[in-house]
Amino acid sequence: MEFPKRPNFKELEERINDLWAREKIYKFQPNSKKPVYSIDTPPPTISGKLHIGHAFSYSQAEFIARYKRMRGYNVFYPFGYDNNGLPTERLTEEMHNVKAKDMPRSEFVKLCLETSRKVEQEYERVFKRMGVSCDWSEVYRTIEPRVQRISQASFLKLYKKGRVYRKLAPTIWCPKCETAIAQVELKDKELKSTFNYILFELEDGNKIEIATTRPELLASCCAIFVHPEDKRYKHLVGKKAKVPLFDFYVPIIADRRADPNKGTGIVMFCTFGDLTDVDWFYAYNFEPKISIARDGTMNELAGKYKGLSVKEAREAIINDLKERGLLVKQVPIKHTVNVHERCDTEIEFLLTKQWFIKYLDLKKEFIKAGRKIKWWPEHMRVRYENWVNGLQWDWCISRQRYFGVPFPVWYCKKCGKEILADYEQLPVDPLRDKPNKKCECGSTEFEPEKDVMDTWATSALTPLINAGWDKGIKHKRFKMLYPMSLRPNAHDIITFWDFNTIVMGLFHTGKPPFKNIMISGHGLDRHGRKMSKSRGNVVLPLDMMEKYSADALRWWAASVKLGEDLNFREEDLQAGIRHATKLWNTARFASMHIKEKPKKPRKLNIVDKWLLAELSQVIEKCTQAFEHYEYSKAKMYAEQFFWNVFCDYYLEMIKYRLYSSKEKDSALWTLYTALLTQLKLFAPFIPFVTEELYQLLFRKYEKDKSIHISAWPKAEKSWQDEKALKLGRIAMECIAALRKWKKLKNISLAEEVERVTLLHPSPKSVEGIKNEIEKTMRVKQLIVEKGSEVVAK
RNA sequence: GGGCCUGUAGUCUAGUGGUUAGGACACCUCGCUCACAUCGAGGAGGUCGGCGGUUCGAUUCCGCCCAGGCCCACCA
Repeated sequence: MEFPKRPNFKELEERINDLWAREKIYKFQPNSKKPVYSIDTPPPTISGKLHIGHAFSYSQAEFIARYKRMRGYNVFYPFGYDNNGLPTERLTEEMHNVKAKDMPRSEFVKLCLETSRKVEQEYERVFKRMGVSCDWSEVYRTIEPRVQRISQASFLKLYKKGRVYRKLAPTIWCPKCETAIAQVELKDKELKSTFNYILFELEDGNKIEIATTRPELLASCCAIFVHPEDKRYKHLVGKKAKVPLFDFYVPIIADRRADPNKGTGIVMFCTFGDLTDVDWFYAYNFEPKISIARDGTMNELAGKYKGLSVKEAREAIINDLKERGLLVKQVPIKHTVNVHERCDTEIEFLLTKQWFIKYLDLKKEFIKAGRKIKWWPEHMRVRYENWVNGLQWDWCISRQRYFGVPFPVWYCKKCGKEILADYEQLPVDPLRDKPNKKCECGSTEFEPEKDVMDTWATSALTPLINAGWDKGIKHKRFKMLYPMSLRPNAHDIITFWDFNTIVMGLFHTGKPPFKNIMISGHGLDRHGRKMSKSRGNVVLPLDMMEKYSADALRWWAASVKLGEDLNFREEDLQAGIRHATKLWNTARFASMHIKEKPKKPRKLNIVDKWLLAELSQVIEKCTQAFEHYEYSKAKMYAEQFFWNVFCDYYLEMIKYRLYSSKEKDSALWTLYTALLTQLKLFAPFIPFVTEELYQLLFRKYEKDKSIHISAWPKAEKSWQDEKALKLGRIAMECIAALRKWKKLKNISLAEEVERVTLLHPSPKSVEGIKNEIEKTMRVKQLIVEKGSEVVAK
């Protein structure tokens, strides 16, 4: 086959991608006898465009997949899309300029599905272009019927185990948009506000001073807190105080969450002013008093202030307090509040019924499960444990949204009882479907549950989804794939995705859902900031691959240690191009000499022995690195060997043998073997160019139809040769010294010199390799003597 | 405020209780030598964040501090 002088990366990457698809190189083999390596691919959120950060972390997991495949594993590497939930809703609203609450729900859901199908196709194009070696016939979507069935079945099972319950809980609510919102939709905003110092009367007539920014919530006051060690107020604990204007009594309680240094050190607890109030509500089981309605106006509980907006009520109440002499002072402050990121409205908390998964009693089990899993890098497990130890609430899994997995639940209109769907009915949409049976009370009238499940309640099931949990945990496929060998994801979702998945895995199988967790960092912009649309710093992987190549992008992604963030600078992509080009030229050089498969010679030249000894060390180091998910080290070892040993020295040293016939066989065989080995070491990182070179140069002599299913190199015992290693390294030193000397004397490297004396620490050992040094450096006679590094003519 | 991580030439980074701290980009000089000018050869550039401690010896181990990142908490 003709060997092109220059690579056309774009053309060859397209062609190689076709080859892989045609030959189904990455297809999982359910009937193979090879050991299985299963990967629980993170399903990217359908929220817009993929940026460099995605390319970065998906590449890193992908290196491992390719390595394991070459190690002889039957790699199960599915792909998924997380298109359930809020991000997809928002994208849909943006793209179609609609608002979910202004249109029929079914129509909105249809639009979301359409949107996500389109975006999925774009995503797939990008990942395929990157050479992500997933089995594209194993694709799931978190909104698809099969996954909905699994997610709902998970809910039913947990319900039957008593792990799921429903109770009143505060919900984040935007009074302007009149909708429940999720925590991710919040942003911080610094606002000016006023601390109002208000007098509360004790039963004995004494008065205490309380500072609050939200006097309009007086009607919602449930209790008053002081810090247990606050000497000023210890005597108050257990007493009662009268709420001004509304004249009802609330208890005074000691609690550590009351900060003695804030305001007066006495705080009123209302349902709900902020998140601390929510905390207290859970901790003390108070009867809530809600005085703000869904539209952000005051309700009946607020008495004469009913109908006023929160702001109007605040003013009115302050005025009334002033009139009665109950307002001591007002102090302006700046504080940060949570606002809805879309409309900048300060959020409120409403009390609604929510579904929870009960798991606080299992913290110890979660820690234990986390320790059964190998974390790479190891220290990432600490973050997991911190999270588990700090858990305070059960997991609220209901969301007042539209696009997501519905709860398989109805409520009896007559007696209010919860009716659950049968397994056979799943997936079910209670808004559309009816229960299979009557209520126990005989009624056939049902109210559907309108909420959808938290997206994490579904994505936490990906190992089960991938392993085919719906077919049963005794099924062959499930046993083959579960627990997953690897869960790869970035460090920001350890506490969400990894934690929740471990929870679900334990609930449903009693086992941790994976054996290894590989935590990658973030690909950031030049200045170390996350890429986002609003910042306008998004770099698209497709653009970069068009301009450079997929291999170049991957090479960049491999350049940082596992778990570390990496700033993206476009000029760094040159390194990948450079490396691929060098590899190309090396292969082209080899192709000029290799005309048939070289036979292993009976006796190897000392230089070839040295090269193989170096090579076997590199193989050993790369393999070790990969076994510890340290792809960046593997890349570095292979790269440094290739560039600084193989190209800079070895190739130069064997040239004269290749162009003559003296010991040519030994050089040819070593060249062939070393080059093929190095292509394999690089294959996980730059799969396209290594495949192209394999096809061009080696395919006709090797059995495997793709380098990516060929065997990972083995560090041959017979190659290890301490003596040759030492000799070769001295030779490198000698050559470097000669190069320096020629440069110093202004002699061209190509020019032959008569006689050089090289003073070297161990001249004897050089004898065996002298010939190579002479030819490489074009020296007629090389004399090596004991001494320092000086070179003379 | 808590936890974890990071801090090495202008930039990105490797690495180690012990000679001159390794590589890449950028920079300077020379060179189209038969794989490669998308290259090669050579060169300049570092108080290994700061301060203490352990040690014969610390960039490496320990403590404190400073700076940056991430997650969590706080934001009455």
